[in-house]
Amino acid sequence: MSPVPRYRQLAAILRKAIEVGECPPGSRLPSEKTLTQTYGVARETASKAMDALAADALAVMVPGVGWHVPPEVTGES
Amino acid sequence: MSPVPRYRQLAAILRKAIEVGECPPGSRLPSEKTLTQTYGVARETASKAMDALAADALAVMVPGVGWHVPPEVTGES
DNA sequence: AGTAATTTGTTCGTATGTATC
DNA sequence: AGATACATACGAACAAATTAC
Repeated sequence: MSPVPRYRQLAAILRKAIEVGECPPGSRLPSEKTLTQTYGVARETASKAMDALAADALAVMVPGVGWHVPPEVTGES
Repeated sequence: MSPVPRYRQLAAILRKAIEVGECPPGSRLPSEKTLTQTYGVARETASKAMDALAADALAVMVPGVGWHVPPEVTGES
C-alpha cells in the first residue's frame, strides 16, 4: 500500500525525464496509449499523470497532436 | 458479462478471414470506420482489434493508408 | 498547385463493472 | 463510503499522412 497514488508516481517519473533533459522543450511527450503500454497503467492513470504535469506547467496539450514540453520560457529581454 | 471482450471477438473474426484466405497477403484490410459500421462497434474497439492482430504479426499499418496483411514471409532461402 | 476525401493518431468526456485500500 | 485503479466501450473532435482529382 503505497501512500502515493500511481498517477503521481508516473507524473514523478515523467517530471524527472523532462528535468533531466530526455524530453527537451518543445518536444513531444509519449502518447497516453504509449504510457499505458510502457508503464502498464490504465488510460485514466496516464491522463491524470499528465494533468498533474500540466498543473506544474511542465506539459501542455495540443488537440489532435498530443502532449508537449512547453517551449523554453526565457525571462531575458 | 461476456467473458470475451468485443475487441477480441472482432479480432478473432478478422484473424479467421485472413487465415482462410479472404484477405491474401499484401491486401488491404477494412478500414476502422468500415469495421465500426459493419460490426456495430466503436472505433476504439476496432482499433484495439487491429492492434491485437498486429501483435500477432497478422496486420501492419501504413500511415494515411490503412491496415494491410503483411506480404508473404517465405522462409525459403 | 491546391483542394478534398480517406484513414489513422491522439486526446477528451462519459459510462459501467470490478477490485482494492 | 470514498478514493484509487484497471478493463471495457461508446461518442466526439482535431491533426497528420496519404491518395485522388
